Amino acid sequence: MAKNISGKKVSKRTPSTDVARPANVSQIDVARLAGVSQAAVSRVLTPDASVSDEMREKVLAAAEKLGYRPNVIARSLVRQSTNMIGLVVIRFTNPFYARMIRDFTRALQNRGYWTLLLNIQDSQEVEKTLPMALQYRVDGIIVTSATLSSKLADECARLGTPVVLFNRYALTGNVNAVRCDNVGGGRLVADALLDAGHQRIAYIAGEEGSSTNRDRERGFTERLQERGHTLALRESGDYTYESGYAAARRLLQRDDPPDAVFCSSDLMAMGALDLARYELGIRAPEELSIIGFDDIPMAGWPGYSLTTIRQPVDRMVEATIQVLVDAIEAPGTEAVIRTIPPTLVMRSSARITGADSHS
Amino acid sequence: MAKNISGKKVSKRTPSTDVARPANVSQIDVARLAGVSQAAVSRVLTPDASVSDEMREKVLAAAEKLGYRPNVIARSLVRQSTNMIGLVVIRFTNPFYARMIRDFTRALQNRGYWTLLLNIQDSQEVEKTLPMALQYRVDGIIVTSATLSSKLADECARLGTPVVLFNRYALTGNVNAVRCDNVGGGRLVADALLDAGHQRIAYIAGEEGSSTNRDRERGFTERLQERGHTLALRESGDYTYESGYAAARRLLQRDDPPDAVFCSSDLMAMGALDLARYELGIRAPEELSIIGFDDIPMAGWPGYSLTTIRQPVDRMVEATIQVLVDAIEAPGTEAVIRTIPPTLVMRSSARITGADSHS
DNA sequence: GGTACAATTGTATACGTATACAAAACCCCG
DNA sequence: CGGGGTTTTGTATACGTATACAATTGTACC
Repeated sequence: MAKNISGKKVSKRTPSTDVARPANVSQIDVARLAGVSQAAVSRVLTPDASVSDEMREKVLAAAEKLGYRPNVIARSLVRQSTNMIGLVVIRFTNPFYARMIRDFTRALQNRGYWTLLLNIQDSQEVEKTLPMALQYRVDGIIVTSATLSSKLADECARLGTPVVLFNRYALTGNVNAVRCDNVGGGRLVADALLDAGHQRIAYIAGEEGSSTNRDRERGFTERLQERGHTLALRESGDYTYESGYAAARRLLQRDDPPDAVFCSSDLMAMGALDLARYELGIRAPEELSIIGFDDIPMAGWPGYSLTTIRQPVDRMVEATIQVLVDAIEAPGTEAVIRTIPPTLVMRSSARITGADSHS
Repeated sequence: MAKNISGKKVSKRTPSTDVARPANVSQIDVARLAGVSQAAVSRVLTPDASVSDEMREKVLAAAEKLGYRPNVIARSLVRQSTNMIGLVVIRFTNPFYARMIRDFTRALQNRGYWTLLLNIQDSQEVEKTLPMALQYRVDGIIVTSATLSSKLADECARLGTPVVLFNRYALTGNVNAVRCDNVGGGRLVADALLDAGHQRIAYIAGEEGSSTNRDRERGFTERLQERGHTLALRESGDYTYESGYAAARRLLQRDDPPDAVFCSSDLMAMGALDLARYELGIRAPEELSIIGFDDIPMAGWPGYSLTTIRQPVDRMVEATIQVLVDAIEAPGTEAVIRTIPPTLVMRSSARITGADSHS
């Protein structure tokens, strides 16, 4: 096989006669042109390595001339780190998640990480999809709105790939999590509605079995009971506008309709609001109070002006990334569950008072 | 250095004494346990390779026992293909794009590709961000709502990485593109409004300089002129709800307000609609016709019931992936520009007739 | 049993980069 | 001008997998 001046083997795929397509330029090609070793080229491109100015110039000139671009895949193999983060996402088109994805990719890019986006239809699919991210040797994984089986958590731990659950948490299994205080959010709503004197209070559940829904409902009903009231009516949906619309119809067409409805998501609250006013002619907040959860951008639009519980997405995203990066940099530390408090945003879809007496 | 029974070098990083953390299990470890060569392990895991049943059993058993997971990064290096597609996205939180991202990731996953998501804030950033995707040696790139400089297009071509522009196109540079017929969409709106007898017609532009906006406006005004009319008023926004709201205020507070407004996106149309009804008390469609573009899910909600031009996202996504996959499988073929026709969706934000006489 | 051929397996190498180690070059100072 | 120390450079190897080629085994048939 041909050898170059430094005695290295010459790659077969770029014979020197082939001028037509200088396709995959590698460090070896750059090294040959500059008359130095491949290792030298690598060092020039490594931030903190020691190289003479002369060497740097020679190599950079050659690299420029050949249009060299480092191959991150090869670098990942030897560095044992891809600089990619797996982001497992469900319920994509909900504006709450859309914003979350935007914020995640942005914040990760700012820290030098790239996002491998994995789409799942329902939370069971995590079991099949997440292993794919592991095969790509991502440096960390963020899982939104789903939990891990202990088998999966074990495998991640074994590979040393840290995982942070976003908007879910598991008390077993030692998995990191960042979440909103959904119980507290539910309690805020209960207090606000009771303070304003509502009598027949209803709840529209999000996806049954999701921990977010369970926690919101629990905080809500617990607080109602603590104050001597009870949940009058309950319907359930799946977090979508359409499901809120349908659930509201079942609630409001009864002989004994509620005077307040707490919906487990903003989209469902908007559906409920639209059903009330456009289909039944019920005005909010005069005849009916409706409160949502999330505070998506549209909740602030004049057409809805939705009173809701704000999940501080930016803080949650920031916290998630912080936990993940910490776990990447200091492997083997104890799992962390960080809880971000939500706030009540008062607009005009619910008749509630300004004072928050019960904190 | 230690050798195993088959004479291969034994990896240093997993000394046989280290039972505590069987972290990175490689084919070499599996091979050793099964008493075969590493190549044999590779072949067992390669779909169409030739292996005896006995070998397959031995290897799979060993792999199972050790919890072996293939390293896709290493595979990518030798196969010269990562099975990743770079998706460059802008204006993330617009529901049109949110749905697009969901559909892309889903469709790509179904074909065995994974999505590397790159977030850009404005279209200039493509120049810096796309090269990152190239460094990860993605098998193809989808760029939404931005074009490539010829330098960048050349570099992609040189590396053999096919690119498809989504919702943009370039007549120069031989780059693939899939887009909606925005000119045709603008013409549809002009015809619908003129047929219904509107007299003072206005346009609210999206991001100036974006080709989508330019084409929609061009089709719209061209058709108005062909039929002896002219665009009475023009304002501009940036595709967001807020900008539509603000632009509509400038239009409708004039002494000579329009009787119809065509907005270059649904979000802007919703902003305009909300401003009209909630701030100025102008009813649509009775006093003012408003037409949007995109047909995002919310456009169909009873609160808006927006008459709009539908961009068939699913067909556009499908076409984009088809073009991309074709380009990956048959490199070096001519670039393709595929144009998908939009349709007029008649709801109740505009006073227009049912017949589409001018097709 | 031997030959021709097919199926299977092992050996060696490639993919492109980073880095431990050794060799070389350079520098400073007596 | 030589010796100790510091940079700089080259050599060799590793990361984990796929695959060309050669070697081996198995099969069928005369």
